[in-house]
Amino acid sequence: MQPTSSEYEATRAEKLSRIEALGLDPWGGRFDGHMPIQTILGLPTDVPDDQRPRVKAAGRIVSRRQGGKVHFLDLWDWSGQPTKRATKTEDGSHETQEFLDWSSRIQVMVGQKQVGETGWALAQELDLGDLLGIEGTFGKTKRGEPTIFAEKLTFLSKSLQPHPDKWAGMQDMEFRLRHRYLDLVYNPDILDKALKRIRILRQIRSYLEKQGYVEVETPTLHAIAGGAAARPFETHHNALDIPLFLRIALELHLKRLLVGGIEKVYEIGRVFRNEGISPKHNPEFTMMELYQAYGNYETMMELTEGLIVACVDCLGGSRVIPWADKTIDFSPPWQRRQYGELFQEHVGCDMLDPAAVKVAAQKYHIPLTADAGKGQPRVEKEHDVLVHELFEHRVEDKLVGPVFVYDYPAALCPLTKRKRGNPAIAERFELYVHGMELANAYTELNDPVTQEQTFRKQLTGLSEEDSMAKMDDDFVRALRHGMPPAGGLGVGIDRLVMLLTNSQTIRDVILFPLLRPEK
RNA sequence: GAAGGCGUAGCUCAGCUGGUAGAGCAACGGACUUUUAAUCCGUAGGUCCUGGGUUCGAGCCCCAGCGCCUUCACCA
Repeated sequence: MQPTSSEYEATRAEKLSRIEALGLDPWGGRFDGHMPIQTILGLPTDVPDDQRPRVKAAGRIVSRRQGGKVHFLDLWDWSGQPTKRATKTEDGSHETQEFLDWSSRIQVMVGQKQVGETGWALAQELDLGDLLGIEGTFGKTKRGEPTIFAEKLTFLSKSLQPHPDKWAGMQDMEFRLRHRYLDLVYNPDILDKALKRIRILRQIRSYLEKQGYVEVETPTLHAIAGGAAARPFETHHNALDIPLFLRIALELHLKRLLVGGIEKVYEIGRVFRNEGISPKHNPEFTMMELYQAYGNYETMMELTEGLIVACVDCLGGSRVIPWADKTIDFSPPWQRRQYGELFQEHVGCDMLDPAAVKVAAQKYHIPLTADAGKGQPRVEKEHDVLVHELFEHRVEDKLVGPVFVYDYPAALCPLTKRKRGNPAIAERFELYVHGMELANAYTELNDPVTQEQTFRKQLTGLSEEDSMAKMDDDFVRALRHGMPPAGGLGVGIDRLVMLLTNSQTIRDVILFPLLRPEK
């Protein structure tokens, strides 16, 4: 897909040489002192024409209306500002909300007499998509449109490729993904979400810093890809001649840092999972993992709630935010529900009763056996595997949330401490919002002997890649030197940004999601 | 990995029962000094995703392939 219309390219190339012939640089240069378009739009316009403020702007030409001796251009830049807008609430009344409204357009009037001979000659060569600097005065036209009345044009860069339709824009998803730089200009939503994402990350860092957490960086290349149940990407180090894996989680290194005395530690980083691609999954995504010495999963619940509410607030809107055709109410406190209690409610039996769970699995058509691989006979699934499949099938999509679901079946959580007095239950919670898992937290296992056993235990009914049973001797050795009891938290940043920006696909919040290469 | 949908001009999309390839915007030439998707006159623009097949004749029907989207599976 390399659309090179020779006609379009030829005419634009001709214009480029005509711009050069005017003595101008078609690729521009330093252009100082221009104001954000948003700022210009905020200037007063109710002044006499001879007292209009002088302004200077730079941006992309996204629309054009030409007359004989006067042209109108729309100039685009990214200069959004928080703006207040009235929104209708459900009962019909109005309330004022602050929005981040990135990207601005302003009209520019280019008159033959005002811009001089060269300026007017340049104006004849302008195309949609070109970058242009404008100096002039700011006021309103007779029709009342805020407008820069140009006095000097500075050519800043030529677009040799035609840009999308100024009216219909870009619709084709593949075209948008493969031309994200255009998508950012012509679908303002994407720029808005990208900048909100950065704002959320900044908020997480400042919130955690205030709480005394330290941000660290740990290796991306792992000899053993542990800490989660996922298939890794494989690679190879030439000098050492060893296989390596891209990390699938941050966990095991951060816990080593707990042993090393960094009591409140977190990392925000890219992890890589060699799994399928879907509206909720990209092979590389951003994870925040955090550990706090001498805490437990309840500590993490309190932290999670405060942290995410701070993220909601940093976008400047209400705590009740839209999600598809629904809303999410992030006002604390959030619901806390026990896993077993929800299981009882929606599946209709005790999750600790193996016979009852089997009956329920049959009732909801969940197979009792699993494929053990090519040529192998099918094997009976572990009790806790069945329980969780039932939970996913019957409970997950009923969790509107935000709701903390806590106390998980122990076998599913090999890096988690068991509940005191109840070895079948692990001290873990997941935060659900509209059936989506937003955060995952544990009271971390710091007993090296139990850790080694759970590493070695392969859950029947799960394939090896799907299991967390990957022995990591170096990690166990670290635990043997004494890791403080701790609470740990993981947050999928992409999912969080999706929820806070009303994005139903992860590709709206990742600027360059993985695509199959063209041809 | 499975099923379904889509792929036509630079962009957004029509295209009837199989019978000469269409529109809007964009582009090119011309008119116009206050336009708002400017207007008016004129011109040009196509590997109908690719490759086979059926047919007198295929954008349309059949087969295979490629890419994207949706749902499902794995996963966060």
